[in-house]
Amino acid sequence: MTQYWVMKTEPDEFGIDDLRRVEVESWDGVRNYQARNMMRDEMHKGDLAFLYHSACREIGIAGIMTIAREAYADPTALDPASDHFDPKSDPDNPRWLMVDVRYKRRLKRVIGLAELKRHPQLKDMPLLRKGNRLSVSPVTREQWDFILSLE
DNA sequence: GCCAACGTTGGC
DNA sequence: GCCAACGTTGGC
Repeated sequence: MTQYWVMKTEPDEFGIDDLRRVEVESWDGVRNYQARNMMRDEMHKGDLAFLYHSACREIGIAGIMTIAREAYADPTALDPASDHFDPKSDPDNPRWLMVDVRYKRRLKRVIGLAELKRHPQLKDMPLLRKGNRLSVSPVTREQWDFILSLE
């Protein structure tokens, strides 16, 4: 059964247009245990995910991608030259994981955060909770379909 | 740039 | 195991 997700990214670093160009990208740099556990335990190949642009001019859901590979060790955690280096990660027992995502399509327009917040149908989305910091969070089938209906 | 909200760390 | 201090995220 397909599951649905939303994954945050800062488009100044890597956004929907970058993903379109490379087609497949490893989603490295997740350094939050809750997000890691969801990727490790619940995310499966073939799942669908919204790509959400944060910390930018046009905040909101910008596109759709598919999970192309299930969770595996994130090498940037072991690379001292990486911004995401974690000195406490053990090469023999990697603490941080990543998945691969594949570009599916851009939305016809970016569905903005303010607009998403206006709809009571979406009020339970973890993404929209005040102070939410999860870079990966689940979306229900109903929420997924509703958001697409706004497009 | 500000600041609220949250996760993590570490002393006890 | 508690909790204060700190660092980070992310909207505004």
